Amino acid sequence: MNKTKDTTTEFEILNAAKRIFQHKGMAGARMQEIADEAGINKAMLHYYYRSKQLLFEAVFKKAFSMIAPQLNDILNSDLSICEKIRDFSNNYISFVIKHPYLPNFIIQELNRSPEFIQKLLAEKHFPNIEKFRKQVDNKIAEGIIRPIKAEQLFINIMALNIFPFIGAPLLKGLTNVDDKTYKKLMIERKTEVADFIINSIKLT
Amino acid sequence: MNKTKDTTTEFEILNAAKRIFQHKGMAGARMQEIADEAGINKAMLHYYYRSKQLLFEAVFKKAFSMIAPQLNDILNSDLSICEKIRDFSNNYISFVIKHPYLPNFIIQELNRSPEFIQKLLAEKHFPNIEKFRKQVDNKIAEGIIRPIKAEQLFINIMALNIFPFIGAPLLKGLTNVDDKTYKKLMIERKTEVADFIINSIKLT
DNA sequence: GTCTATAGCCAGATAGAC
DNA sequence: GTCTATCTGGCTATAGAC
Repeated sequence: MNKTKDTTTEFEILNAAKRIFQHKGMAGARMQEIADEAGINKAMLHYYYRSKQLLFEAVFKKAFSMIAPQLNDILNSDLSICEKIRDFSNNYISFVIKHPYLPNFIIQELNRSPEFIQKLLAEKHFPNIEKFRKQVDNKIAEGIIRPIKAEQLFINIMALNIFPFIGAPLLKGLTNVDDKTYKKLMIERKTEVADFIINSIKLT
Repeated sequence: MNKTKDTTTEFEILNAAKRIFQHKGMAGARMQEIADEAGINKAMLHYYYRSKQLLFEAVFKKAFSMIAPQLNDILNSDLSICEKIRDFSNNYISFVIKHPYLPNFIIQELNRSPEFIQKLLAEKHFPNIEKFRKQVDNKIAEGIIRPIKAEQLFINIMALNIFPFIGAPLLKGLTNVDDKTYKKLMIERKTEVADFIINSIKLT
């Protein structure tokens, strides 16, 4: 059946492209390599996606749409700050252990085209930091957490969760641990990161 | 004079290559673009550096040698833990504000060639984490800081200092601040990061 | 040491058979 | 929808004049 075959091929291409683009980036990837990875011919890539640029954008948007909802949790849910931090750290790290190249891919390509982030956030109706800021400021006023700018706290949460994956080669080298041990450290971080943050901000 | 002209041109090429490679990476950079940036002819790049690969390696090693000594401070100096954290955060962030593309460049290319880090650390006689680990474990035993694995603390210090620059486009978008405000946040972080870490680990 | 011109290759994209 | 063959342009690298 044609219909089934169509969607399967299109899907295979997108998956193969995801693997190659995430490893090598837009500039380093080769259409031939993606075709080989998908087990089909190079001409098919153009048949389904017209150009390398459009194929890349399809991959990037899919990757971003996998990460974006998790950020939403911390900016826009109704949980308390500490619960948010624990939930987000646990969920995000679990997710990225399964998709280790995703954060680096997104960060990297955003650095190449910084203007792209505006378009992405706009078309996803992405929540801004306002709700989170109010929540933080209230808790400070109530004496629950120590004074800290909401932006700085948010940056710290992102840094502690995301960087260990992006900086893995450097950190493995400097801490002198092998891949298996490093992965264990990442699993520990599902709770360690939240503890570290909450210890820092919580009063009493 | 030939001698003077030589070194000047070689230096100009390296600087131009630094700017282009840091923006576009190895795969994305073009020799023609580097030549234009240096205001000379493309053939000169090959005259001085033989190939794109060798020019790239010269740029990368120079970049790494600018960052490496700072890591040394935190792993191998004789200061107390808290002093190390304050000094490193202040010095590193001051440095990177002046060279904002450097961390992303290094992290990025290490992800493309993870085996490269071993060669770099070996030939620089780079200190490992042992001294830092002992220091942390001692302070925990003395009841000065709360229990935490030295590796996790080290990863956290790196993450909080480095990520805000690598993830700047994403973080600017999510926190909805303009470039000028974001730079102010980075300047605040020279002390904010150390406070955040020390609040988290210090007992009493 | 510096340039112009070009060799030689490789990648993205398309034409056209099946 | 899928393939082979090929066009076209752009890139690294070099040859050779000055």
